Amino acid sequence: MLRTHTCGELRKENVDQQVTLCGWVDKYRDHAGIVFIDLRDRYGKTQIKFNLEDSSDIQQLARGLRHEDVVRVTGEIVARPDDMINQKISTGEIEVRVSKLEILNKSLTPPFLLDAGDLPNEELRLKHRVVDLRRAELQESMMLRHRYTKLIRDYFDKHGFLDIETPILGRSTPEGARDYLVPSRVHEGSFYALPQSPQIFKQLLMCSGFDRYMQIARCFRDEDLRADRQPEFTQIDVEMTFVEQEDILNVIDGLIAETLKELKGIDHPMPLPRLTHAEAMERFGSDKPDMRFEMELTDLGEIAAACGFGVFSKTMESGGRVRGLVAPGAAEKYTRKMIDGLTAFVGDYGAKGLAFFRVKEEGLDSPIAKFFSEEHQQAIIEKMQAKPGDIIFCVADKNAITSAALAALRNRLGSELELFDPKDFSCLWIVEFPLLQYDDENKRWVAEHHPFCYPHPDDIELLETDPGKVRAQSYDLVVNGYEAASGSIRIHDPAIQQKIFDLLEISAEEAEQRFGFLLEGLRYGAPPHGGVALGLDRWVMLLCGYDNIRDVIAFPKTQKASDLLSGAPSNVDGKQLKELHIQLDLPD
RNA sequence: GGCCCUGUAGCUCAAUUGGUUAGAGUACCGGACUGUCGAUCCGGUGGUUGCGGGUUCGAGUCCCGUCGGGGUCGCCA
Repeated sequence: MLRTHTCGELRKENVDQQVTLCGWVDKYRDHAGIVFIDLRDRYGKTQIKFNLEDSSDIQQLARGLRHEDVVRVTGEIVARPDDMINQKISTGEIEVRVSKLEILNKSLTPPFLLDAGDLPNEELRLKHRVVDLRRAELQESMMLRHRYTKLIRDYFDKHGFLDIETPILGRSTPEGARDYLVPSRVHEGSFYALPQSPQIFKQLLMCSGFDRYMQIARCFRDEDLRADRQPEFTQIDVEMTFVEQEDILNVIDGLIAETLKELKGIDHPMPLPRLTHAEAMERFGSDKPDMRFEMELTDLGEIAAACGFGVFSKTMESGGRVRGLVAPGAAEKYTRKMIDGLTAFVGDYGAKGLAFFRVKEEGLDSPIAKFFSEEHQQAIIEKMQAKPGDIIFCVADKNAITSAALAALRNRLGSELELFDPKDFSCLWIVEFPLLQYDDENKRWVAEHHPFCYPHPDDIELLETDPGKVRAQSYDLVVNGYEAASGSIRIHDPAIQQKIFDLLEISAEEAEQRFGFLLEGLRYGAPPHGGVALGLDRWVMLLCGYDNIRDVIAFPKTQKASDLLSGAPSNVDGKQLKELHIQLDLPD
């Protein structure tokens, strides 16, 4: 080793020891006669000092050190004078009096300083990710990510799960997300697809009798990015045999309890609460409600149908809904201009307008209050349980739009009105998702989750009569408004699987062609099984308290899916394309 | 594909209604300084205002296009 200690471990007890440290120059403070350097590595910072009287040559060399130079120093640990102790760092009681200095690598002037107040813009940080990753925040993200994956592996190992790898080069299954394709050189004109998830393979592993499987699996989806979505991301993939939904939820509850306890010191109430999909949609307008605050949606249909406000009554006549929520204490805070901003905001979710009422002692104050009689105003206040000083917001539209708009509004108001502590964790399961959803555009049923979900046993008959009402044995884990895990009990009966394919209008031949290897697996003694997958990146993001997953991924991609560090994706040599029999056909 | 925000010195930002030579802090370079820890003090270098057009006597500022970054809707079985 080039060093005897790290920059984070020396204490008062080490005084008088001779040590050798290696690290990066974090700060330098040159007083001519004495030079202080904060030496940094992953473990911390240690102040080293160069006295003129100790050695003028070494001191001279030290005066030339700059940010991010890599050095190796040898010297004696000395206690700092009492009034010179630095409380901010763990090694603040000591310093190293350097007798030997070796510059291992002189750095160019770095593109930005690591802790200079405001962060540089993200483009620059991504381009110089090597430097950016030295920042304490990102070092901590990576360390927490490591501790989390370690905890996960230990937890599942303890519970009898086997970590088994599945292929990265797989077969394209053109349902679902867009695939990333990899051309085959050997099979001219054929392509592999990178896995969107190991879904089918883990089911096959259950058919093979491995009983309990887990994998920390990289997944790829060629879809547009978001703050919490990267084109390649990591799932904690889990599958179990001879289980019911309850068993899977219990195993994951245990993991969540251990995670929050170990990594955040939080004792989350267990078992995690559960809400049906239908109830979540009705009370929160969302299948991933943030439960750190209340502010539930209220149905105002009855009053809306009877009132004199045309927008409301006509919406009711045409089969729509009028729903609202109460923003507590918002009447003072929100000016008319800000409310106009909220109106535009819900417009993004399809809402044609946003009705609002300021609640006063004597009734409702609003541009549209005149359309509501005294009794109707009181009825609204009572139904919404609003208090003077609140604002009532309402959306009148098709059910789905009232949900989407009010759910988004709820999240925004919750955050703006500071209705929750951002450090809180609130986890719950959403269960009984609909199995199918009708695609108006293509006039057909599509799987809500994926085509392998087992229908709810009580709803099997509805498959024939009313497919839209069929509930799935599926479940999502929601954490602070993020979908943090998702899973289901799978179909292990080829006949039911075929019935689902029929509903999805996937013909037997087509099913055989696309998913034949799964169906084949199901034919040779498939056990009942089910599983779940947790979004690792999102979990780490939440555990770190960040709102974007790029900060917990060492080398993330931009919104246009490029890697600013390496320059991927890039053009390739014509020879490579020729070997793969690929010709480019670019627009213009 | 749509909508919104954004791009000025290495970095973070400023620049009045469109008005003279585009400023400040920090970094960097030079100088002073033996107890700093965001060291301090003095001086200096540093700019094709992302790029390309246009309007104007005059554009960082207004208009059009384009590229990059971010947020979001659609999309993500």
